[in-house]
Amino acid sequence: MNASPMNSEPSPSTTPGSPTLPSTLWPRAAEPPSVEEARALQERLAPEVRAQPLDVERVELVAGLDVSYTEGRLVAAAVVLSARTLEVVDSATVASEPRFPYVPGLFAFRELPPLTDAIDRLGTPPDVFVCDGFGLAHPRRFGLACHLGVLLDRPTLGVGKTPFIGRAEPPAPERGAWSPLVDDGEVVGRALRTRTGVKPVYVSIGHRVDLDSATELVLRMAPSYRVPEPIRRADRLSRDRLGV
DNA sequence: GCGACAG
DNA sequence: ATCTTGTCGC
Repeated sequence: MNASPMNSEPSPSTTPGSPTLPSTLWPRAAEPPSVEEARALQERLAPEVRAQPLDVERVELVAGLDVSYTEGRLVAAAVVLSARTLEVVDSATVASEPRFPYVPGLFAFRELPPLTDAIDRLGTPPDVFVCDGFGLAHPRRFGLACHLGVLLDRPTLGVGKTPFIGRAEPPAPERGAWSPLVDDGEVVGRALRTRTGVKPVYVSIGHRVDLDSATELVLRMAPSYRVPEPIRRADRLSRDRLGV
């Protein structure tokens, strides 16, 4: 499939006199933005996020995304699984080098370029993308999952393994239990127990899904391990291709 | 001002 | 993310 963006905003050239901002088409842009530009871009794109129900029953293909690193190199992986059987039906990897530092809150600017490259190499377009990280649960409500979703105009959601922002009460110990993740008085995600007695994962929407749909899908994709199968497969594949 | 801070 | 061994438990 093609990860080309669909943004129909006016180009920066239509606002002469304003400070130069990175194109909304990033990461298609040749150069990575500055930290200041990156934050400004997030604030500009955050209003594009749409929360809407996703008919999980009709989801057939789910993609998991992840990136592994070692000494100046990285490998991004996109793996497509059957939602019904959790079997891998397609996958793609891309080897590259980090071109943006790890900065909390700007994760997307580090991982989106290699991830969209990997997605471009997929031959099977999935119904939804599961990101390793957060979406709405972000200081500017525009984490990696939101950025990818708006870029592709496709359903996305984020699953984090450790809390980033917000506060959540510990969910009941049973698998399926959850508690709201609240930041600044706003529900931005959920702490979700995917395995009884095991620490929860943190789910937030990316784009074109709502929190109920995202929760249901994550539970369905994590029948036996804490981390959803699509992410586990992407993690394993990227690590293998890295040679670690 | 200080600490915390997705991967 | 990555650096790192064994160990307790299902």
